[in-house]
Amino acid sequence: MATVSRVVNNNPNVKPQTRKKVFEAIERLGYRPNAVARGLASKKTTTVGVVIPDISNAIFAEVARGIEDIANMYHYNIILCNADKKKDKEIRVINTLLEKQVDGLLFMGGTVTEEHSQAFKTANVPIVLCATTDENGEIPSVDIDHEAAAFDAVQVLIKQGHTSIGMISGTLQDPANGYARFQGYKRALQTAGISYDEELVRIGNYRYESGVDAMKYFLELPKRPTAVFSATDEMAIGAIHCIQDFGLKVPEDISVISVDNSRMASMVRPQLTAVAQPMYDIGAVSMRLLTKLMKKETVEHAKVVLPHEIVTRQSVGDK
Amino acid sequence: MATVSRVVNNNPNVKPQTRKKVFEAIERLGYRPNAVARGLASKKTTTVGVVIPDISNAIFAEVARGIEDIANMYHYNIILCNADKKKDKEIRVINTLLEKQVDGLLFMGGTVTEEHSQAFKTANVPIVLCATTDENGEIPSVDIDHEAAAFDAVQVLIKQGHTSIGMISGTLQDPANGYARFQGYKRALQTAGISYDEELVRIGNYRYESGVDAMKYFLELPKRPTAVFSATDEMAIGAIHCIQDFGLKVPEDISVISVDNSRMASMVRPQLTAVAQPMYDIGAVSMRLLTKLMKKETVEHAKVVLPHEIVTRQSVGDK
DNA sequence: CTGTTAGCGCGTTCAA
DNA sequence: TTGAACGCGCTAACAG
Repeated sequence: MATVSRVVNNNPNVKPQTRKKVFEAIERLGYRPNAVARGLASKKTTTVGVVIPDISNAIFAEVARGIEDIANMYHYNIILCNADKKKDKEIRVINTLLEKQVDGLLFMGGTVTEEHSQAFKTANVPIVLCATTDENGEIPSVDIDHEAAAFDAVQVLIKQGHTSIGMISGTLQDPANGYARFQGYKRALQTAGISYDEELVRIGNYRYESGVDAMKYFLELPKRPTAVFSATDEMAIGAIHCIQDFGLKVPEDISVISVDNSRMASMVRPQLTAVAQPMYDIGAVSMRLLTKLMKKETVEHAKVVLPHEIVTRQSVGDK
Repeated sequence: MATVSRVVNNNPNVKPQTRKKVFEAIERLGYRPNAVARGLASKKTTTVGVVIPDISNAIFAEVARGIEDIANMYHYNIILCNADKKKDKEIRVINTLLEKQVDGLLFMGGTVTEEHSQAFKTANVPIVLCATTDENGEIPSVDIDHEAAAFDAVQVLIKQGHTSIGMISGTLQDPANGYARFQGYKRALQTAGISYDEELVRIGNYRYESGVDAMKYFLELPKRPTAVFSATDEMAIGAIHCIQDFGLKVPEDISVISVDNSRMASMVRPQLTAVAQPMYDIGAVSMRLLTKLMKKETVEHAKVVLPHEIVTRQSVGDK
């Protein structure tokens, strides 16, 4: 009984011969250890829960891959739970995961509200925010500086001589992908001495169609922008197609830049110039951070900000 | 103790007043039921495991959404496990899921090898194949008829007068997306009296880049095809861009059609004409089937074939 | 190095 | 309608 447990758990205190016999019996009986019983007895499940806000978003897929690789490396299982961009579902999923006694939690991409913080507080396992942050900075997190990324993107446009720059933003309620990127846009304009015109900002929902719609609005403006900054790749691609459908050319007539640099950025013509966020790394680093937390190691920086970079392709040109 | 259990599990045999008191205590103490202990005691976890072959594939994301909706409806939790298109990882994930005592298993999209069947056999929980099938048809499954879907796609091309039709196929080792679709292509040619030319078939890996590469090959052929059938949307988009980069036009110079009709099909210019597989439904129906199996209900058709349909957009034209 | 014992936190009898 | 006792399959601590 106990010896079998030792064998299964690779405890060295077993005579090799006995170990062999046990393995044979396991094979013969088709024995499969019961992780549920094990979890109950050991109070550890060696699994971490990952809540993913939107499974159909390519960004998160890449982040998840980073998470997985590191999780495997440290012999954790991960269970992915999709929350479908709905806050109540996020909360539900977090609680389910906690009930399942995961050893740690990775919360990916969503907005961290008061309600989230509340749910996190009642958890007695470590939690890491992944590709997002909380406003008061209490929860460990791994993310890029969205404000700076947006700033840099708009700077690219400004350096090319553009002064009439539209923005397709995500919802301003979203502090990371939404609000912070919008702030970066504003700061870039301000730094360049360009006055902010709210006519040139449209709110989208991160999806292709909303990029199309926003661009359509810009194109119908009496004096339309000569460049557009999109908060995400997908909306940027929508914008590019909208411009082309309108009979104009990118980047000759209108330049487009975005933040993300997902796989999609190369899957459009002209290929999209974008500020890249290191998605795989965000996943990997956050999982690594979580393993440390789970082992109760002390971590110096519980708030990791990863660098971003500009990937130049063909969607940006001179004014 | 036992009464709390009854309250938490909605057992009617509790005096309303007691129930209320228990709920209050739960609230006050911040009690969270331990799903692990519950699972051990009840021998049910009310969770089903879903193995997803490639989390970055848009198709599977949509299928997963169908699975989830139905799972929620029947109060099952789902835990997603990505297998990264690697067979050994699939097997590993299946075993992990089984150790975790899931009540059922959904195996999505991958090829079902002998090794898989073996792992499935040792499971004593029901399994449903989702967006794939096993060759000997022993395991319940929900899928489309890939051969017929491919046949129909090629027919569209033939009806437009094309006789020189290239195919960008997936690996022929993959019985569903690969081999079956290839067979459908061949049968369509044969039915139309067009002789099969293996020069006109390239094997890709379902990804954008491989679509580009395959098309590049076709374009350099002494007599290049006037139409191309791609096994997936993503490769088709690669093909379209390759054609355009070459200075040719779709569909004027070369027509392109594919099978899938993912969200991406509309995210390209010209928009992609494709045979649509009902991804959401595949997920939903397979989950529904699994719930029946888990409740040990008898099911008439354990082998469900869902219909596909042609979605006409702008990527196909006359010869 | 191996076996024995006592829980882990719950659901499920059975009596009360 | 409630509570007491048992056991789910395993790990942990201890004794041998």
